[in-house]
Amino acid sequence: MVEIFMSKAKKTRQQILEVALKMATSTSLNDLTIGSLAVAVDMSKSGLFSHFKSKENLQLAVLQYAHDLFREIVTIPVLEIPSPLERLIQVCDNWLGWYESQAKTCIYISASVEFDDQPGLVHDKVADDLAKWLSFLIATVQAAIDEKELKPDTDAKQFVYELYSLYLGSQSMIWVGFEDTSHNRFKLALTSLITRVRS
Amino acid sequence: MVEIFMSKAKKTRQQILEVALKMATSTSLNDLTIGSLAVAVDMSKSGLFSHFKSKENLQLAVLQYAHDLFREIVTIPVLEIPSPLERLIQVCDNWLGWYESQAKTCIYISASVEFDDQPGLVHDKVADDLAKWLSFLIATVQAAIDEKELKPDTDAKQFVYELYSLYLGSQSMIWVGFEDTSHNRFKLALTSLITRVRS
DNA sequence: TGATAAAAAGCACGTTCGTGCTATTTTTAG
DNA sequence: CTAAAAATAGCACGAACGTGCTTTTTATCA
Repeated sequence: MVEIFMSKAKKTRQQILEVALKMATSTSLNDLTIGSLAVAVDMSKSGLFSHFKSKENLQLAVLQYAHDLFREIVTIPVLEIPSPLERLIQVCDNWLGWYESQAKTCIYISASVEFDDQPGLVHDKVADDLAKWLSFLIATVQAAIDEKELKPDTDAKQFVYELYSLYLGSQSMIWVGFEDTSHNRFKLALTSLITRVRS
Repeated sequence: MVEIFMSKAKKTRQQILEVALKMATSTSLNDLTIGSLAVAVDMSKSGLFSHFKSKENLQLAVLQYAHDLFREIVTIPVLEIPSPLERLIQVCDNWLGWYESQAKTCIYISASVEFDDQPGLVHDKVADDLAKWLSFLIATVQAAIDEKELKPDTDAKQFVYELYSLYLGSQSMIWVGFEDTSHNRFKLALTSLITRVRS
Protein backbone atom coordinates (compact mmCIF):
# COMPACT_ATOMS: atom_id res chain seq x y z
CA MET A 1 0.00 0.00 0.00
CA VAL A 2 2.99 2.32 0.45
CA GLU A 3 4.63 2.84 -2.93
CA ILE A 4 8.22 4.07 -3.29
CA PHE A 5 7.39 6.89 -5.65
CA MET A 6 4.97 8.45 -3.23
CA SER A 7 5.74 11.79 -1.65
CA LYS A 8 6.68 11.74 2.00
CA ALA A 9 3.28 13.08 2.96
CA LYS A 10 1.45 10.41 1.01
CA LYS A 11 3.63 7.69 2.50
CA THR A 12 3.10 8.65 6.11
CA ARG A 13 -0.57 9.16 5.41
CA GLN A 14 -0.84 5.60 4.20
CA GLN A 15 1.14 4.31 7.17
CA ILE A 16 -1.16 6.19 9.50
CA LEU A 17 -4.22 4.75 7.81
CA GLU A 18 -2.91 1.22 8.00
CA VAL A 19 -2.59 1.51 11.77
CA ALA A 20 -5.79 3.51 12.04
CA LEU A 21 -7.80 0.80 10.30
CA LYS A 22 -6.47 -1.82 12.68
CA MET A 23 -7.36 0.32 15.67
CA ALA A 24 -10.77 1.30 14.34
CA THR A 25 -11.53 -2.32 13.53
CA SER A 26 -10.65 -3.67 16.94
CA THR A 27 -12.46 -0.86 18.76
CA SER A 28 -14.61 1.49 16.67
CA LEU A 29 -14.42 4.53 14.45
CA ASN A 30 -15.40 6.83 17.29
CA ASP A 31 -13.06 5.28 19.80
CA LEU A 32 -10.27 5.82 17.32
CA THR A 33 -8.76 8.83 19.01
CA ILE A 34 -6.33 11.19 17.35
CA GLY A 35 -4.11 11.17 20.41
CA SER A 36 -3.87 7.41 20.73
CA LEU A 37 -3.38 7.01 17.00
CA ALA A 38 -0.55 9.56 17.14
CA VAL A 39 1.12 7.52 19.88
CA ALA A 40 0.66 4.32 17.87
CA VAL A 41 2.42 5.76 14.83
CA ASP A 42 4.91 7.72 16.94
CA MET A 43 3.87 11.18 15.86
CA SER A 44 2.66 14.28 17.59
CA LYS A 45 -1.05 14.84 17.80
CA SER A 46 -0.93 18.00 15.74
CA GLY A 47 1.47 16.54 13.20
CA LEU A 48 -0.93 13.73 12.54
CA PHE A 49 -3.93 15.97 12.68
CA SER A 50 -2.64 18.22 9.90
CA HIS A 51 -2.89 15.27 7.51
CA PHE A 52 -6.64 15.10 7.90
CA LYS A 53 -7.77 18.54 9.16
CA SER A 54 -10.65 17.01 11.11
CA LYS A 55 -11.63 13.81 12.80
CA GLU A 56 -14.43 13.25 10.34
CA ASN A 57 -11.95 13.38 7.48
CA LEU A 58 -9.78 10.87 9.28
CA GLN A 59 -12.74 8.52 9.65
CA LEU A 60 -13.63 8.93 6.01
CA ALA A 61 -10.04 8.24 5.02
CA VAL A 62 -9.98 5.10 7.13
CA LEU A 63 -13.17 3.91 5.48
CA GLN A 64 -11.77 4.61 2.04
CA TYR A 65 -8.64 2.69 2.97
CA ALA A 66 -10.79 -0.21 4.14
CA HIS A 67 -12.83 0.00 0.98
CA ASP A 68 -9.74 -0.25 -1.23
CA LEU A 69 -8.36 -3.12 0.82
CA PHE A 70 -11.69 -4.92 0.69
CA ARG A 71 -11.79 -4.69 -3.08
CA GLU A 72 -8.23 -5.90 -3.32
CA ILE A 73 -8.81 -8.93 -1.14
CA VAL A 74 -12.40 -9.85 -1.88
CA THR A 75 -13.77 -8.50 -5.12
CA ILE A 76 -10.98 -8.07 -7.65
CA PRO A 77 -9.53 -11.61 -7.45
CA VAL A 78 -12.82 -13.15 -8.60
CA LEU A 79 -13.59 -10.87 -11.51
CA GLU A 80 -11.82 -13.19 -13.94
CA ILE A 81 -13.80 -16.27 -12.98
CA PRO A 82 -16.17 -16.98 -15.87
CA SER A 83 -18.89 -18.88 -14.01
CA PRO A 84 -21.09 -16.53 -11.93
CA LEU A 85 -21.85 -19.26 -9.42
CA GLU A 86 -18.21 -20.10 -8.92
CA ARG A 87 -17.54 -16.40 -8.65
CA LEU A 88 -20.13 -16.16 -5.93
CA ILE A 89 -18.73 -19.09 -4.01
CA GLN A 90 -15.20 -17.79 -4.27
CA VAL A 91 -16.12 -14.25 -3.32
CA CYS A 92 -17.79 -15.55 -0.16
CA ASP A 93 -14.62 -17.39 0.69
CA ASN A 94 -12.61 -14.22 0.16
CA TRP A 95 -15.14 -12.40 2.28
CA LEU A 96 -14.36 -14.69 5.20
CA GLY A 97 -10.69 -14.16 4.43
CA TRP A 98 -11.16 -10.44 4.77
CA TYR A 99 -12.90 -10.99 8.08
CA GLU A 100 -10.09 -13.19 9.34
CA SER A 101 -7.40 -10.77 8.17
CA GLN A 102 -9.03 -7.99 10.17
CA ALA A 103 -8.52 -9.37 13.66
CA LYS A 104 -11.74 -11.39 13.43
CA THR A 105 -14.08 -8.50 13.07
CA CYS A 106 -15.42 -6.34 10.28
CA ILE A 107 -15.31 -2.58 10.46
CA TYR A 108 -18.43 -2.25 8.34
CA ILE A 109 -20.49 -4.14 10.88
CA SER A 110 -19.45 -1.94 13.77
CA ALA A 111 -19.53 1.24 11.72
CA SER A 112 -23.04 0.61 10.44
CA VAL A 113 -24.28 0.04 13.96
CA GLU A 114 -22.33 2.97 15.35
CA PHE A 115 -23.47 5.50 12.78
CA ASP A 116 -27.01 4.38 12.21
CA ASP A 117 -28.25 7.26 14.32
CA GLN A 118 -25.44 9.69 13.59
CA PRO A 119 -26.08 11.60 10.37
CA GLY A 120 -23.16 12.94 8.40
CA LEU A 121 -20.62 12.05 5.76
CA VAL A 122 -19.38 9.00 7.64
CA HIS A 123 -22.89 7.61 7.91
CA ASP A 124 -23.42 8.17 4.22
CA LYS A 125 -20.16 6.55 3.18
CA VAL A 126 -20.77 3.45 5.25
CA ALA A 127 -24.28 3.10 3.86
CA ASP A 128 -22.99 3.66 0.35
CA ASP A 129 -20.19 1.13 0.55
CA LEU A 130 -22.50 -1.42 2.08
CA ALA A 131 -25.15 -0.86 -0.57
CA LYS A 132 -22.54 -1.27 -3.29
CA TRP A 133 -21.34 -4.52 -1.83
CA LEU A 134 -24.87 -5.87 -1.60
CA SER A 135 -25.52 -4.75 -5.16
CA PHE A 136 -22.44 -6.61 -6.30
CA LEU A 137 -23.65 -9.77 -4.62
CA ILE A 138 -27.13 -9.39 -6.07
CA ALA A 139 -25.72 -8.84 -9.55
CA THR A 140 -23.59 -11.94 -9.24
CA VAL A 141 -26.53 -14.05 -8.14
CA GLN A 142 -28.62 -12.62 -10.94
CA ALA A 143 -25.87 -13.48 -13.41
CA ALA A 144 -25.88 -17.03 -12.13
CA ILE A 145 -29.62 -17.14 -12.69
CA ASP A 146 -29.24 -15.75 -16.19
CA GLU A 147 -26.58 -18.36 -16.92
CA LYS A 148 -29.04 -20.98 -15.70
CA GLU A 149 -26.71 -22.11 -12.93
CA LEU A 150 -29.43 -21.21 -10.46
CA LYS A 151 -33.15 -21.85 -10.75
CA PRO A 152 -34.98 -19.24 -12.85
CA ASP A 153 -37.41 -18.36 -10.07
CA THR A 154 -34.63 -17.56 -7.61
CA ASP A 155 -35.12 -14.27 -5.79
CA ALA A 156 -31.67 -12.69 -5.97
CA LYS A 157 -32.39 -10.04 -3.35
CA GLN A 158 -33.84 -12.53 -0.93
CA PHE A 159 -30.83 -14.75 -1.50
CA VAL A 160 -28.42 -11.93 -0.71
CA TYR A 161 -30.44 -10.86 2.31
CA GLU A 162 -30.04 -14.34 3.71
CA LEU A 163 -26.40 -14.53 2.73
CA TYR A 164 -25.54 -11.23 4.35
CA SER A 165 -27.50 -12.21 7.43
CA LEU A 166 -25.44 -15.33 7.81
CA TYR A 167 -22.28 -13.24 7.67
CA LEU A 168 -23.55 -11.00 10.43
CA GLY A 169 -24.71 -13.96 12.43
CA SER A 170 -21.38 -15.69 12.27
CA GLN A 171 -19.64 -12.69 13.82
CA SER A 172 -22.28 -12.47 16.49
CA MET A 173 -22.10 -16.17 17.34
CA ILE A 174 -18.34 -15.98 17.69
CA TRP A 175 -18.74 -13.05 20.02
CA VAL A 176 -21.28 -14.71 22.26
CA GLY A 177 -19.20 -17.85 22.42
CA PHE A 178 -21.59 -20.03 20.45
CA GLU A 179 -18.99 -21.84 18.35
CA ASP A 180 -18.61 -21.00 14.64
CA THR A 181 -15.07 -19.85 15.35
CA SER A 182 -14.02 -21.29 12.02
CA HIS A 183 -17.25 -20.29 10.30
CA ASN A 184 -18.46 -23.85 10.05
CA ARG A 185 -22.05 -22.86 10.67
CA PHE A 186 -21.76 -20.11 8.11
CA LYS A 187 -20.32 -22.45 5.49
CA LEU A 188 -22.92 -25.10 6.22
CA ALA A 189 -25.76 -22.62 5.88
CA LEU A 190 -24.26 -21.14 2.74
CA THR A 191 -23.98 -24.56 1.13
CA SER A 192 -27.57 -25.27 2.03
CA LEU A 193 -28.63 -21.90 0.67
CA ILE A 194 -26.94 -22.52 -2.65
CA THR A 195 -28.10 -26.11 -2.91
CA ARG A 196 -31.68 -25.01 -2.55
CA VAL A 197 -31.57 -22.72 -5.56
CA ARG A 198 -29.22 -24.70 -7.74
CA SER A 199 -30.79 -25.90 -10.95
CA MET B 1 -43.33 -0.53 35.43
CA VAL B 2 -43.82 2.12 38.12
CA GLU B 3 -45.89 0.66 40.93
CA ILE B 4 -47.74 2.82 43.44
CA PHE B 5 -46.33 1.13 46.49
CA MET B 6 -42.80 1.88 45.46
CA SER B 7 -40.69 4.26 47.48
CA LYS B 8 -39.97 7.62 45.91
CA ALA B 9 -36.45 6.57 45.07
CA LYS B 10 -37.56 3.39 43.38
CA LYS B 11 -40.18 5.25 41.38
CA THR B 12 -37.86 7.90 40.00
CA ARG B 13 -35.27 5.25 39.35
CA GLN B 14 -37.70 3.38 37.17
CA GLN B 15 -38.76 6.56 35.41
CA ILE B 16 -35.13 7.37 34.73
CA LEU B 17 -34.50 3.90 33.34
CA GLU B 18 -37.51 4.07 31.06
CA VAL B 19 -36.15 7.21 29.43
CA ALA B 20 -32.59 5.91 29.57
CA LEU B 21 -33.49 2.77 27.65
CA LYS B 22 -35.11 4.82 24.93
CA MET B 23 -32.08 7.04 24.63
CA ALA B 24 -29.59 4.17 24.76
CA THR B 25 -31.57 2.29 22.14
CA SER B 26 -31.72 5.15 19.68
CA THR B 27 -28.05 6.05 20.17
CA SER B 28 -25.93 3.65 22.21
CA LEU B 29 -25.03 2.74 25.76
CA ASN B 30 -21.89 4.83 25.64
CA ASP B 31 -23.52 7.83 24.05
CA LEU B 32 -26.07 7.74 26.83
CA THR B 33 -24.66 10.62 28.81
CA ILE B 34 -25.54 11.34 32.41
CA GLY B 35 -25.93 15.02 31.63
CA SER B 36 -28.29 14.58 28.72
CA LEU B 37 -30.26 11.94 30.58
CA ALA B 38 -30.64 14.32 33.50
CA VAL B 39 -32.03 16.98 31.17
CA ALA B 40 -34.41 14.46 29.63
CA VAL B 41 -35.89 13.51 32.99
CA ASP B 42 -35.64 17.06 34.34
CA MET B 43 -33.22 16.39 37.13
CA SER B 44 -29.83 17.66 38.11
CA LYS B 45 -26.82 15.70 36.98
CA SER B 46 -25.72 14.90 40.51
CA GLY B 47 -29.25 14.09 41.65
CA LEU B 48 -29.55 11.50 38.95
CA PHE B 49 -26.01 10.28 39.42
CA SER B 50 -26.57 9.43 43.06
CA HIS B 51 -29.09 6.80 42.00
CA PHE B 52 -26.44 4.80 40.23
CA LYS B 53 -23.08 5.86 41.74
CA SER B 54 -21.29 5.25 38.44
CA LYS B 55 -21.93 5.22 34.73
CA GLU B 56 -21.24 1.51 34.54
CA ASN B 57 -23.97 0.87 37.09
CA LEU B 58 -26.34 3.00 35.05
CA GLN B 59 -25.58 0.98 31.94
CA LEU B 60 -26.07 -2.27 33.83
CA ALA B 61 -29.38 -0.99 35.20
CA VAL B 62 -30.54 -0.03 31.71
CA LEU B 63 -29.67 -3.49 30.46
CA GLN B 64 -31.52 -5.11 33.32
CA TYR B 65 -34.53 -2.92 32.59
CA ALA B 66 -34.35 -3.96 28.94
CA HIS B 67 -34.00 -7.58 29.98
CA ASP B 68 -37.13 -7.45 32.11
CA LEU B 69 -39.06 -5.67 29.39
CA PHE B 70 -37.90 -8.19 26.82
CA ARG B 71 -39.13 -11.06 28.92
CA GLU B 72 -42.42 -9.37 29.48
CA ILE B 73 -43.04 -8.70 25.80
CA VAL B 74 -41.39 -11.65 24.12
CA THR B 75 -40.85 -14.65 26.32
CA ILE B 76 -43.48 -14.79 29.02
CA PRO B 77 -46.57 -14.53 26.79
CA VAL B 78 -45.67 -17.74 24.94
CA LEU B 79 -44.85 -19.94 27.90
CA GLU B 80 -48.43 -21.21 28.07
CA ILE B 81 -48.55 -22.36 24.45
CA PRO B 82 -48.46 -26.17 24.53
CA SER B 83 -47.00 -26.81 21.06
CA PRO B 84 -43.26 -26.04 20.92
CA LEU B 85 -43.43 -25.19 17.23
CA GLU B 86 -46.28 -22.77 17.73
CA ARG B 87 -44.40 -21.36 20.69
CA LEU B 88 -41.40 -20.81 18.46
CA ILE B 89 -43.43 -19.11 15.75
CA GLN B 90 -45.20 -16.91 18.24
CA VAL B 91 -42.04 -15.96 20.08
CA CYS B 92 -40.47 -14.85 16.80
CA ASP B 93 -43.47 -12.67 16.18
CA ASN B 94 -43.13 -11.15 19.63
CA TRP B 95 -39.46 -10.68 18.95
CA LEU B 96 -40.29 -8.49 15.99
CA GLY B 97 -42.82 -6.73 18.20
CA TRP B 98 -40.08 -5.94 20.67
CA TYR B 99 -37.97 -4.60 17.86
CA GLU B 100 -40.78 -2.39 16.61
CA SER B 101 -41.64 -1.13 20.09
CA GLN B 102 -38.04 0.00 20.55
CA ALA B 103 -37.92 2.68 17.85
CA LYS B 104 -37.01 0.11 15.21
CA THR B 105 -33.74 -0.96 16.71
CA CYS B 106 -32.55 -3.43 19.29
CA ILE B 107 -30.26 -2.40 22.11
CA TYR B 108 -28.70 -5.84 22.27
CA ILE B 109 -27.45 -5.57 18.70
CA SER B 110 -25.74 -2.25 19.26
CA ALA B 111 -24.52 -3.17 22.73
CA SER B 112 -22.94 -6.42 21.58
CA VAL B 113 -21.08 -4.60 18.83
CA GLU B 114 -20.13 -1.72 21.08
CA PHE B 115 -18.79 -3.82 23.92
CA ASP B 116 -17.21 -6.65 22.02
CA ASP B 117 -13.78 -5.16 22.62
CA GLN B 118 -14.53 -3.49 25.94
CA PRO B 119 -14.15 -5.92 28.83
CA GLY B 120 -16.10 -5.36 32.00
CA LEU B 121 -19.41 -6.01 33.66
CA VAL B 122 -21.42 -4.50 30.82
CA HIS B 123 -19.74 -6.73 28.27
CA ASP B 124 -20.42 -9.75 30.44
CA LYS B 125 -24.07 -8.91 31.00
CA VAL B 126 -24.75 -8.39 27.31
CA ALA B 127 -23.05 -11.65 26.43
CA ASP B 128 -24.94 -13.42 29.19
CA ASP B 129 -28.35 -12.12 28.23
CA LEU B 130 -27.72 -12.92 24.59
CA ALA B 131 -26.55 -16.41 25.40
CA LYS B 132 -29.63 -17.02 27.51
CA TRP B 133 -31.90 -15.87 24.73
CA LEU B 134 -30.18 -18.15 22.24
CA SER B 135 -30.42 -21.01 24.69
CA PHE B 136 -34.11 -20.41 25.06
CA LEU B 137 -34.56 -20.56 21.30
CA ILE B 138 -32.46 -23.69 21.03
CA ALA B 139 -34.43 -25.36 23.79
CA THR B 140 -37.69 -24.50 22.08
CA VAL B 141 -36.50 -25.92 18.77
CA GLN B 142 -35.26 -29.02 20.53
CA ALA B 143 -38.64 -29.41 22.21
CA ALA B 144 -40.31 -29.22 18.82
CA ILE B 145 -37.99 -31.95 17.61
CA ASP B 146 -38.75 -34.09 20.63
CA GLU B 147 -42.46 -33.57 20.04
CA LYS B 148 -41.89 -34.72 16.46
CA GLU B 149 -43.14 -31.44 15.06
CA LEU B 150 -39.76 -31.03 13.41
CA LYS B 151 -37.67 -33.65 11.65
CA PRO B 152 -35.62 -35.79 14.05
CA ASP B 153 -32.32 -34.96 12.33
CA THR B 154 -32.83 -31.21 12.72
CA ASP B 155 -29.78 -29.42 14.11
CA ALA B 156 -31.28 -27.10 16.71
CA LYS B 157 -28.17 -24.98 17.10
CA GLN B 158 -27.75 -24.53 13.38
CA PHE B 159 -31.41 -23.63 13.13
CA VAL B 160 -31.07 -20.95 15.79
CA TYR B 161 -27.88 -19.65 14.27
CA GLU B 162 -29.73 -19.08 11.02
CA LEU B 163 -32.75 -17.65 12.77
CA TYR B 164 -30.73 -15.18 14.78
CA SER B 165 -28.78 -14.23 11.67
CA LEU B 166 -31.99 -13.37 9.88
CA TYR B 167 -32.96 -11.11 12.76
CA LEU B 168 -29.66 -9.28 12.56
CA GLY B 169 -29.89 -9.10 8.79
CA SER B 170 -33.32 -7.57 8.83
CA GLN B 171 -32.13 -4.69 10.97
CA SER B 172 -29.13 -4.20 8.75
CA MET B 173 -31.19 -4.25 5.56
CA ILE B 174 -33.55 -1.65 6.94
CA TRP B 175 -30.61 0.52 7.80
CA VAL B 176 -28.98 0.32 4.41
CA GLY B 177 -32.26 1.04 2.70
CA PHE B 178 -32.71 -2.42 1.19
CA GLU B 179 -36.40 -2.81 1.89
CA ASP B 180 -37.59 -5.21 4.62
CA THR B 181 -39.08 -2.28 6.47
CA SER B 182 -41.95 -4.51 7.51
CA HIS B 183 -39.74 -7.57 7.95
CA ASN B 184 -41.15 -9.26 4.87
CA ARG B 185 -37.81 -10.75 3.92
CA PHE B 186 -37.33 -11.94 7.48
CA LYS B 187 -40.75 -13.56 7.61
CA LEU B 188 -40.28 -15.17 4.22
CA ALA B 189 -36.92 -16.62 5.21
CA LEU B 190 -38.27 -17.77 8.54
CA THR B 191 -41.17 -19.58 6.89
CA SER B 192 -38.76 -21.22 4.50
CA LEU B 193 -36.47 -22.18 7.36
CA ILE B 194 -39.30 -23.82 9.28
CA THR B 195 -40.79 -25.51 6.24
CA ARG B 196 -37.48 -27.17 5.51
CA VAL B 197 -37.32 -28.91 8.87
CA ARG B 198 -41.00 -29.58 9.41
CA SER B 199 -41.88 -33.22 9.56
C1' DT C 1 23.54 23.21 -2.66
C1' DG C 2 20.41 26.55 -1.28
C1' DA C 3 15.85 28.65 -1.39
C1' DT C 4 11.19 27.58 -0.72
C1' DA C 5 7.42 24.86 0.45
C1' DA C 6 5.63 21.30 3.13
C1' DA C 7 5.47 18.45 7.24
C1' DA C 8 5.77 17.90 11.98
C1' DA C 9 6.05 19.45 16.78
C1' DG C 10 4.90 22.31 20.80
C1' DC C 11 1.56 24.46 23.18
C1' DA C 12 -2.76 26.06 24.62
C1' DC C 13 -7.79 26.79 24.44
C1' DG C 14 -12.68 25.49 24.85
C1' DT C 15 -15.85 21.55 25.61
C1' DT C 16 -17.72 17.65 27.43
C1' DC C 17 -17.80 14.11 30.51
C1' DG C 18 -17.73 11.33 34.93
C1' DT C 19 -17.47 12.00 39.59
C1' DG C 20 -16.94 13.82 44.46
C1' DC C 21 -18.27 17.12 48.20
C1' DT C 22 -21.39 20.02 50.57
C1' DA C 23 -25.77 22.23 51.21
C1' DT C 24 -30.66 22.07 50.78
C1' DT C 25 -35.04 20.10 50.12
C1' DT C 26 -38.21 16.29 50.45
C1' DT C 27 -39.68 11.86 52.09
C1' DT C 28 -40.29 8.63 55.73
C1' DA C 29 -41.62 6.80 60.21
C1' DG C 30 -42.45 7.12 65.13
C1' DC D 1 -46.00 16.97 63.82
C1' DT D 2 -41.33 16.38 64.16
C1' DA D 3 -36.78 14.45 63.93
C1' DA D 4 -33.98 11.48 61.24
C1' DA D 5 -32.91 9.80 56.84
C1' DA D 6 -32.91 9.95 52.20
C1' DA D 7 -33.17 12.34 47.80
C1' DT D 8 -31.83 16.10 45.07
C1' DA D 9 -29.33 20.28 43.73
C1' DG D 10 -25.21 23.31 43.37
C1' DC D 11 -20.68 23.56 42.41
C1' DA D 12 -16.18 22.36 41.12
C1' DC D 13 -12.39 19.24 39.91
C1' DG D 14 -9.52 16.56 36.74
C1' DA D 15 -9.12 14.14 32.56
C1' DA D 16 -9.67 13.43 27.65
C1' DC D 17 -10.73 15.11 23.39
C1' DG D 18 -10.81 17.94 18.92
C1' DT D 19 -8.76 21.75 17.05
C1' DG D 20 -6.17 26.19 16.03
C1' DC D 21 -1.75 28.87 16.11
C1' DT D 22 3.16 29.42 16.01
C1' DT D 23 7.69 27.60 15.60
C1' DT D 24 10.94 24.28 14.10
C1' DT D 25 12.37 20.61 11.29
C1' DT D 26 12.41 18.14 6.99
C1' DA D 27 11.58 17.38 2.09
C1' DT D 28 11.49 19.14 -2.62
C1' DC D 29 13.41 20.94 -6.80
C1' DA D 30 15.68 24.49 -9.67
